[in-house]
Amino acid sequence: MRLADRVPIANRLLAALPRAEYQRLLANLVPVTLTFGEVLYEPGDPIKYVYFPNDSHVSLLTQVDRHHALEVGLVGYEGMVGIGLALGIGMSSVRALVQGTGTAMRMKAAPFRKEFRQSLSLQREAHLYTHALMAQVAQTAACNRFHLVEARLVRWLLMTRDRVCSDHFRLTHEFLGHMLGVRRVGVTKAARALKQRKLIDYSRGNISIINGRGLEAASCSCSCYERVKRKGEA
Amino acid sequence: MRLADRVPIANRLLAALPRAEYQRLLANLVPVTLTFGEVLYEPGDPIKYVYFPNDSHVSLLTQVDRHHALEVGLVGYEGMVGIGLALGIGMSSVRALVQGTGTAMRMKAAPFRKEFRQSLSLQREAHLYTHALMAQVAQTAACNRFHLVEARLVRWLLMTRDRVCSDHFRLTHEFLGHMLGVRRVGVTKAARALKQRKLIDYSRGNISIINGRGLEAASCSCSCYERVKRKGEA
DNA sequence: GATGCTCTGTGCGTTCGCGTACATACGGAC
DNA sequence: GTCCGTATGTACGCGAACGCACAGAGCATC
Repeated sequence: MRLADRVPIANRLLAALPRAEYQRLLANLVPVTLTFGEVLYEPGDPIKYVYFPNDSHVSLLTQVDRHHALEVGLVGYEGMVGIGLALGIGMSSVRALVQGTGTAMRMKAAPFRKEFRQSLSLQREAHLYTHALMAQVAQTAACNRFHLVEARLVRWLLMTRDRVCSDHFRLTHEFLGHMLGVRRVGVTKAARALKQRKLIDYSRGNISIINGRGLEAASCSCSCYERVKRKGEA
Repeated sequence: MRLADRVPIANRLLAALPRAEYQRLLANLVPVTLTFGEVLYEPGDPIKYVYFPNDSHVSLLTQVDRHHALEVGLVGYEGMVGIGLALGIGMSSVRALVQGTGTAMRMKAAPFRKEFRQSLSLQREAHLYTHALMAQVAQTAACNRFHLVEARLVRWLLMTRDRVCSDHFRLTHEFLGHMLGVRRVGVTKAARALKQRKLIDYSRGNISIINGRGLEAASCSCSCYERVKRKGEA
């Protein structure tokens, strides 16, 4: 399958809504550009906006101490950022960091709450996604515990590919290290091994997936990647 | 006098409901005894019942492969098991394993769904708890990544203490190893160090917390324990 | 083409936890 | 008491990842 065939033009969670409700929501949705490195929330911040990514994607990070953070979830066009609001919580418990520059639909917290109360479809979609996200976080936890850096790196690359819908994206080893909770050197070592096996290529922050099938095979043996993906699609 | 009236209902989630709604729920709640080792759901199982633990508590485990599983959450009197139903999902994504023998209030899925639709309070409480659980899972993920076995063991002991409301409980090193995702020997080593520091004592599966304050100090430096605890109480 | 910055490669010694194997100690059943 | 199963203690070699330090390589700017 060619990449072009599965490029989404809009957020799937929104797209799943009935036409009428979607139209009503649209009145409050503002398209915005999320740029790499932007922090949407810090832990403890009030959730002022919810975001429905289109071709952008956002990392959810748990801060451990001053030096260590860890990605626990990745949100793209299949979900929303600010899920707490759908659970009646006005505060974020994680850091939300824009990972891939792109567009998203943004909505203020107050109108979202109002629409959410009225729209059963929106409730349903948001709750389904909450469940999928929870499964993702749980799987990530186990994956981080048991799998080698290389396998986790592969999983991360595959998840990112799914969200940017491209085999090419920009990411330095340093940055990947922060996401995976390992040293930059650890990423370099793992990445170089993958490069030598001709699964990926990279240079100065430009990463290309050469052999996607090969990568999937090199991902966690428990197929952490597969599991989370299926959950998201279910 | 019905059986339900004789069992002390200590579950906080139920206790937080308005009296009228609580009474209505009670008609469908059945007190049951959960015994150590009992599996309430396997991943993929339909959720036939939801459980509101009183003095029992239940581990949520992610299975990685045939040999490895990892606890990602712990549910006691502060929450409920089967949170998926509150999100409109009829299937569990984790294994729910009874960790501490005790009582719980059980309800069939169908009436729960019905009550859930009607009771805004129940919705609210369940969603608040969902959020707290999610924060717990995320914190656990980070904790498992960065902290030494000893610190994680301490956290686990403290969390268990909070749920059984006692400084004594039964747990073998073998079992703790499965929860923490480490070898039994790793637990023995960590436990012995704690014993020598007179923070805990144990023998053949009987664990006692001697110095709770000292333990809290020995827990994860990021105070994973503290954070999750506060979230649950908020 | 020289300078400077960022990104990537490599090489230490160290620590943690793994897998395995075997030794001891406790406690109930007979 | 003796036996036996389970729980706990100890040892050894190994590999992964750590922290640290520095060397090269690509790219932009002047």
